[in-house]
Amino acid sequence: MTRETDRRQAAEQLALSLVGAGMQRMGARVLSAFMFTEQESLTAGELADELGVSAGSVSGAVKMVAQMGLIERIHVAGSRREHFRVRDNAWTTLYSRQHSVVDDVLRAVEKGVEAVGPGHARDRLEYMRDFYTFLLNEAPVLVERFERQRRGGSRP
Amino acid sequence: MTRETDRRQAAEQLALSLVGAGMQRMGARVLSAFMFTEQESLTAGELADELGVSAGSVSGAVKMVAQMGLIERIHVAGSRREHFRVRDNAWTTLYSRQHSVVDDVLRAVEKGVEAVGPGHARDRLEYMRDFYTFLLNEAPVLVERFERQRRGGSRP
DNA sequence: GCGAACGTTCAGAAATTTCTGAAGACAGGG
DNA sequence: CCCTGTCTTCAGAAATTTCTGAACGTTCGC
Repeated sequence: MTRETDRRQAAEQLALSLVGAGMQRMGARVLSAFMFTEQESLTAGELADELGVSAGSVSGAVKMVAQMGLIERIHVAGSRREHFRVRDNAWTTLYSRQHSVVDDVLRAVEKGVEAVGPGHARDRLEYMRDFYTFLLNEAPVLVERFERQRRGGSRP
Repeated sequence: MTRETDRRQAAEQLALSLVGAGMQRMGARVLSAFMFTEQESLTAGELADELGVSAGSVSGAVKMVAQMGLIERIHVAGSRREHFRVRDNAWTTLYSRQHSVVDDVLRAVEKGVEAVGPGHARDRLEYMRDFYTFLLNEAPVLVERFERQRRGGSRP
């Protein structure tokens, strides 16, 4: 079944690129598996099979990805197992999360501006501060624009 | 000299937050040192002293940060040493770099869309693709808007 | 050209992250 | 209640990343 091989390969490729973007390895593989399954949801056991890793690894990775708000636990009648699926807004959520690290950087820079007297260092830090402030303000606007655009069709 | 201690501490804090944003440890420390020095530029030796690390570490970190386009080599008359300084556009450059990893993700997702037939997986992947495409288009616009705004004063 | 000052490279040590497997907790059916 | 299937936790193994120190280049003044 070469179709199936292709699918898995594409999933692994996506996982790799997410790792490149700063995600943990196993978290990325789990998230990617959720993206590529034809099922509505997956259990921890199914993930372990699909990825060929231990139950422990899956447990840790699922926990982390869930905490990031990228997947959610759902209840499936007649099944004792825990089912999970990607959330609709996973990608905008992920993007927003990256902006909480931007926020950390910004706070550090602001402390820096206070810690130095006038001079070269101050000038550099103020420039940096201005850019990061700008980013932090504009990012939510961007996400909202995407959502509105997608909701309302191509052009209202 | 408590002022000096404050400065170093603020520098280390900034480095830490940059690490949180995905930078290598030593690269972040080097970049932060450049931000916080009152001098116009620094040599590799000065960096090693300031950070208390080996010359080898500095060499590697400087090389990487320079390749990222965040610092530049400058020639100082009457000095045999290599001087470096942060580039003005370091932060917009760093932001743009992050969008080259977004580009990687997008390419992987597009391959994914091709690899699966119609169904749940396809739907999820298409949504993801649309968002990343949107991001990739809008990011440069954002940067340009920042630069124009900063250049031209608050409102021309 | 020689010597001194700097910078670079790289093999291996150290630290950190990641994964596993086994033991245990928990829920629900019988 | 106990048993079974499922998930979680965690100590330690494995893999990976990061740093160092010593050997080697390079450049410039003399």
